Amino acid sequence: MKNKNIYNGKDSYEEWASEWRQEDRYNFRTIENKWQNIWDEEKAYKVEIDKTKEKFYALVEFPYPSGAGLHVGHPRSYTALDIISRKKRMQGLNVLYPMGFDAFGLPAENYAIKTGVHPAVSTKANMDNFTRQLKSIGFSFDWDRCFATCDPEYYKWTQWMFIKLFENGLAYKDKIAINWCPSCKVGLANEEVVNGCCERCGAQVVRKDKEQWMVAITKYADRLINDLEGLDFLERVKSQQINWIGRSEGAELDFALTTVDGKEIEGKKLTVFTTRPDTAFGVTYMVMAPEHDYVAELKDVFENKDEIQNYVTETSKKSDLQRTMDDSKTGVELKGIKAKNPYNGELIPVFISDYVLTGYGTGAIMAVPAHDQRDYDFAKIFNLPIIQVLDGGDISEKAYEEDGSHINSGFLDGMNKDEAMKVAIKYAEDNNFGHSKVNFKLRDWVFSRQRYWGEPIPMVYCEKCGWVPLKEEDLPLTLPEVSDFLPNDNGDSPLAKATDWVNTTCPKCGGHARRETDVMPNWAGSSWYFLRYCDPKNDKEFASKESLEYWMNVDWYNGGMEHTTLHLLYSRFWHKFLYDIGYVPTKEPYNKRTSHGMILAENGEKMSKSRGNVINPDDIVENYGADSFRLYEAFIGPFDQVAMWSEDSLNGVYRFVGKVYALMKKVYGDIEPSKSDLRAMHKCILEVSERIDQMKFNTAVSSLMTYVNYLSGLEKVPAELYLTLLKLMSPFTPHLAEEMWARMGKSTLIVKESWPVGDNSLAQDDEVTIAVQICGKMRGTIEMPKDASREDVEEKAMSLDNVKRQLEGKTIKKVIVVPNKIVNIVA
RNA sequence: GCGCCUGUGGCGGAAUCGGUAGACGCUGCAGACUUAAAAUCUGUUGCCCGCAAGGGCGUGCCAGUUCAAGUCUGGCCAGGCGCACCA
Repeated sequence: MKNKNIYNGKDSYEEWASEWRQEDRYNFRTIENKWQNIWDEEKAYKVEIDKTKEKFYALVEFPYPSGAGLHVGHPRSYTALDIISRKKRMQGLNVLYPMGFDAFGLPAENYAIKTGVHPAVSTKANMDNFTRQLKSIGFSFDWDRCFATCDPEYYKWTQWMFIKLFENGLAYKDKIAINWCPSCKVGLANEEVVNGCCERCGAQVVRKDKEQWMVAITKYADRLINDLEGLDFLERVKSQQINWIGRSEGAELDFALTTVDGKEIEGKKLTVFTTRPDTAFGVTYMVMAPEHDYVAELKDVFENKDEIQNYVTETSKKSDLQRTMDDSKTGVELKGIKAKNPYNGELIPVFISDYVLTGYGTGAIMAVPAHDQRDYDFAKIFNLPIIQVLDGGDISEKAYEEDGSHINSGFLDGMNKDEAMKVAIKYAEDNNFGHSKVNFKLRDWVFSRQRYWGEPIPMVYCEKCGWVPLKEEDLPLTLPEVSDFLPNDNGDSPLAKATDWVNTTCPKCGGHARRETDVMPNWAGSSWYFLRYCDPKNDKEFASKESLEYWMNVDWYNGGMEHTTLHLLYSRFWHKFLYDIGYVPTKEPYNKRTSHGMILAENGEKMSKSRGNVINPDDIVENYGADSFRLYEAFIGPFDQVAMWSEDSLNGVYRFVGKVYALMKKVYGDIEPSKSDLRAMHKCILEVSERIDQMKFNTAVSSLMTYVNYLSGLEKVPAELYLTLLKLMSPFTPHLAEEMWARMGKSTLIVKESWPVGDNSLAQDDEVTIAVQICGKMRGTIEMPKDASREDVEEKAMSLDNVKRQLEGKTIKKVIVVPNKIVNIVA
């Protein structure tokens, strides 16, 4: 292929070469631009299903197209998988490396409120800017597959999937106390609340009772934990997800509520969840959350009604944050009732206290103060008895939370934990007051947002039929045009004002109905975008079976740790649901998950607009070039750890790029590489290949530098060595590699060339330096042929002057020789 | 409190299985080129003693295992991240 483009518009290589032979500076601006255009025209990274080739699906988290544009943090992840994708491509794999936009979200809407610019308009402009920036860095995305979650052709399927969730009983409307951000005027999922504050704006979250769409992710809790096994995820990702889902095994037990004289109150049993039913003989009181239903239902029985009511009112005023920050124990006894311990028949007092949470377990606990520190603290304040039921430890100062054999526990006495657990649960089952039970910290997913710029929820409410989903042929339900984006304090979405849109007919009975006016959370669109990349233009289904079967799973997914308990968990759940109803071929979406560290400013602070220390990738590309930028992102430090931006270090790799460029002047096609040349080359091939696969990009780059240092030391560089260098560098610095490849007279694109294969035997040194130690202390080194005999090594070591001196007057006890590494003389 | 991670020169960081600690880069210093500066190139750069040969000390701290420990074991200290009254 003699492509005129490659010769910069000139007809022949010679004509073109005469031009650049005079250049002495690497003109990255024109060169990078040129190759980006050529890749674009040639659609060098376009990919189609090809069953004759092994596929590789590399994925990075698609960005939210913010007005601020790309941040230097984004390219860290994109460059990493771009390097991997480019190498895999050169190794002959069919690589899908797509990019798109997670385009719904609050900032666009807040911007609209401030300026009146419609979110669709500002989002479009931002996406154009992002696209320009991403292209300027030379990522090998298949741009033909690009889409945005706010495209109606895309969110049609998000809505379709929501209806599937509804039809399968996994989406339901419920009135619950939600986390309400008074500043964003929007309800938040648990995952979006950080330290009691809104993840996005930092305002303190308050409780608000609201009718919300909920998605029953908790039904998948067990599978979300169990199926992590066997996935190649970072350990900390796995453990964070497991931790968040918070599985605990135990039992649910019923304690009959009675009047003070022990008469059971009809139909009122206090059910508690406990992980330690075996400690039931140590229960000395019960606690309910102040929000527990019984507090209202039994209020006529209480003798201290007012006191109770006061406490309930006080706690409801407190924010969740205040409630968790303050761990001093408060509470009120419910006078007039008692609970009966089903294990020993004893009557014990019942309290309400805010240290018991309404959202976890049954909202009530049995308190075992001897063996739980929180119960212990409470018991001390309220002067309640503390009965030790596990042997060992001293409970005079604090609770004993270790294990021990059971004491004071009737028929459980003498048993260990496992045994006693079994017996206690069996006893509960036999006597019909309890059973074993698994509980999770994970809550169902709050799926409504009282906002405008999101996917409309495709549901209508009909007086007669209740909540009814739209018919598939009526999708997408597009967002209506509105001019007023302000939500109100009641928590109504701006959509509620579009009355023409809201009022509609019921798809089932044809009667009058009202549309849901809340929209979906921004996590909805990102829950399945990786499926759409497989077949992004399909208007019959979200992706064809064929494409899903070929491309799925994602082989390698890189993204931020901050999404571990949000997007990553949601999308795994969403995928499992689609699998269950037969629409995707695999149980899990991602085979491998890695995570990049953050990039901090030069002084170690976070980059932020308010600090004014944000580095704009545009400036870096402009001043140093895309290749230097990419190479620096790779070289900045261990990929999974935080890294500090440093202009000096960036300048270092910039110098290196110039060095590679300048090296070409020493390249000659007519000389044979020496043995040591080949050794340096094969060493570099092996190291770079391995280090890319392990995401050790910083040391991969240092291998390249070492190799270039070697080549720079040569009088004349054999062409083979330089061409190999270009191939090895092309994943990191594709423009430079492409340019020099062409200047070497090659008429192919280097990105389509094959990856070099390293030969281990050629990479071996035939002479090795062996360290000589005396009693473990370094005393010198000797040069020996590789695999020299033990005797030869020993003899040569002994002949060193310094060794002789050190050994004077000492007797040698032992000599340890590690082949090709070390000899240690013990005297 | 629970879970996870990190700790190495002036700085970012290297170091398969325990086997020459400091690769590679930055900075600093000295020199070359230049009228000069920038750029570029060469040398040098862990600390201490020494003219040198060489010696001593050194991977957060304390112990241990070993011929040999940045690496393994036990116990601390410091910093970071996540969860957090989860029964």
